Amino acid sequence: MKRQEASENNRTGTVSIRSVADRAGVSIATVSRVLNTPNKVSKATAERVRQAIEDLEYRPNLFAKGLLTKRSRVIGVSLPDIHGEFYSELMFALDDRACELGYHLLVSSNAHRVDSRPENGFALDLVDGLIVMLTERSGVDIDGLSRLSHPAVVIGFDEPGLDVETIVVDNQTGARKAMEHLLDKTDPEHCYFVGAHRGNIDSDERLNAFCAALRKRGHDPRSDQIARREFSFDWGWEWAEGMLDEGLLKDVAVFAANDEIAIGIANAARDRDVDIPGSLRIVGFDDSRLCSLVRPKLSSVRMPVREIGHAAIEAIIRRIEEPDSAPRHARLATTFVQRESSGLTWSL
Amino acid sequence: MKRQEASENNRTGTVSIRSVADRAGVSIATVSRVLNTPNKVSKATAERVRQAIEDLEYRPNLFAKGLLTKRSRVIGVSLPDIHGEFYSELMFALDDRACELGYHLLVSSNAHRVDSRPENGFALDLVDGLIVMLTERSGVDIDGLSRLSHPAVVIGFDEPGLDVETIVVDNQTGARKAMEHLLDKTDPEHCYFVGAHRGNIDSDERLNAFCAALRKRGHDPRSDQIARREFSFDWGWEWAEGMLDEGLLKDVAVFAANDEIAIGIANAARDRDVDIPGSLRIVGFDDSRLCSLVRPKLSSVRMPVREIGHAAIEAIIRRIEEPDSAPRHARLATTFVQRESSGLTWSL
DNA sequence: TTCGATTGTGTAAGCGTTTTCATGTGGTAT
DNA sequence: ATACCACATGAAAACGCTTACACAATCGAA
Repeated sequence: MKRQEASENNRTGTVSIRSVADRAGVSIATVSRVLNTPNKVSKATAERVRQAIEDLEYRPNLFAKGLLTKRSRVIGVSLPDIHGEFYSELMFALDDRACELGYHLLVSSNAHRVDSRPENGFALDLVDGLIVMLTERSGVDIDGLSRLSHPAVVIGFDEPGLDVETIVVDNQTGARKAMEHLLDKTDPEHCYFVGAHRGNIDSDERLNAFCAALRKRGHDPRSDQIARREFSFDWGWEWAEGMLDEGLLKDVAVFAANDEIAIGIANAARDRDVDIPGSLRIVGFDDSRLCSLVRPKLSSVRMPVREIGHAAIEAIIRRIEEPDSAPRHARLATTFVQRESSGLTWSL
Repeated sequence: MKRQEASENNRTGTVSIRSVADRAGVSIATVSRVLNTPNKVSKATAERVRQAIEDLEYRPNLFAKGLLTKRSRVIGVSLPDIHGEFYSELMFALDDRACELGYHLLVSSNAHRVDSRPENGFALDLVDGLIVMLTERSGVDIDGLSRLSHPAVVIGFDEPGLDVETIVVDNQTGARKAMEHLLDKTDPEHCYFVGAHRGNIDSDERLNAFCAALRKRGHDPRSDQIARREFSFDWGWEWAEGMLDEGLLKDVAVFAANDEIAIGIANAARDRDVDIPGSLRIVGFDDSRLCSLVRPKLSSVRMPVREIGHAAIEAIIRRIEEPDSAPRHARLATTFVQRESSGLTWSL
């Protein structure tokens, strides 16, 4: 017996694949094929089915679909508690590429929810894969990640024998350029590094680059040339105040681990009439939009945020679609962007 | 016949509710009850089942669950292409509250994907509800929204007979305070508004507040007192340059529609040695972190971003859980934050 | 004791898809 | 004609879960 009305299809009143099948006078298998493998259906029926779909405003139930295919075209994204520009730029980049490729983003800023315990409720089982961004070396639980039931890619952390796809930034490249630039005008003895706490991956790497540059000039950095606390304007300000009080901020260069710290330092210095870049030369890190908003414009090292986002999406989709391919490890370069705060050189 | 091994449960090798049932020696119904309605199960069996769940690291298949319950505990979030601080703060607030309440966020920054056409693929059918943020009056398609098959809440746009929950900001409150403050020291004739293009909801409302304040002082704003283009540093800069060229930026007050514009203006002015706040007084809007980073610190009007985020989540969850409750319409106040760029008053 | 109520558990019917397999229908080479 | 193949379609079996219903067993209260 043929069904008469779409409304009789089921008790829930939903328009399902049944409704479409009935209206088009075909079996549900055919409807499914029109949607998924159109070339296996004759032109004529396909057209009839499409019409029915349109008439009924039918939309496949993704739960049912997922139940069978185990795919949702949703990617989980777990970000650390990072702030501001970086966060939004990264999100845009991720979203951008994900949309292009027909995927969607399930976002959580609470990194601690990424482990695989049942309580975490990351809706983990709805996503096809996971992008995890890490900034701290501690509590990384990489093991947990690779034991994860889903494909994963890690941003910001890499290690030799890691079984997940990784995408890291090469802090080295840009930092070295920046240091060379600073050392052009400043004695290694009068260079300072102001960064975040030990354990922060990026800050540590930038510090390493700083030290390496000084050593290359034959100067082993003194401990007072290195200050670490956090990625904040206030910390930069405070550090600079301390230095100013001791009269140490004269003919000096500072390599800050991010733009905010750098701006904090610059502001403190300017309030005390230190000439930038005349007497104090500063380079920040991230190349956020802030750099062009402040005066003097801040020299900085550019993070390839867009590229990171795009690469991450492409990587996770590759893992999803070819789970057996070998995990790759990408390393994206950073580049020095010279502006006013560090003085001009023609050597670049 | 009793099944012997979890691995024999199904061909896919997944640990399913069957596996748990078998291991605990109960029916799958009981397992389901332990998970969903524990009080309907005896202490003893419940414990046995829980043990089995733990042993097998069982995690319910959310697709199957969703197929039945039509719930995913996922909220869709659609944001316009807004930038920077605001975006990330809002996201944090949303995520924050959503997590607390056991929900997750499916995010898309591409507002245009929010309509209800099948092609949009917002994974619309996976979400329990939708939060949509609007900034432009045009292309709002509120009808589309209320026809949507899901509960929805709109941020940033409100209209008398709207059938969706809405959350808007009262640009008026803070803007009026700001204008009163500026008019304290500046003649209405010498006040300027620099905003975004006509059609941007917030910019327009802020402009209205500006005009209202001038009129209250008996001055009908001249058209040259109003400039509109976009929410950017560059636009502020450009406007200020123009004014400076004509020697018009003397003993003047500017109400900018956001902080970036304000900073653009301030920078241009400072480069030409205009004294702020002596000769030029500026107030921005948003109260982003930028305000404290620039010199002089920027007075601004605070947007209650956190509150918006929290309210939106609470609203959408209310709609999801009680679809028949009447949609509410929240209006959150803005507040004036006085800093250096507008001069000090004791009247506040 | 007997009879409802109450409580704990199992059976089985879906939920809306995809996909395998079988079936039928022409067409082309023998 | 016969055999073979490609193609289009339908029937039906999952997928892993929730939940209405039925059935026992237990427990007081009459």
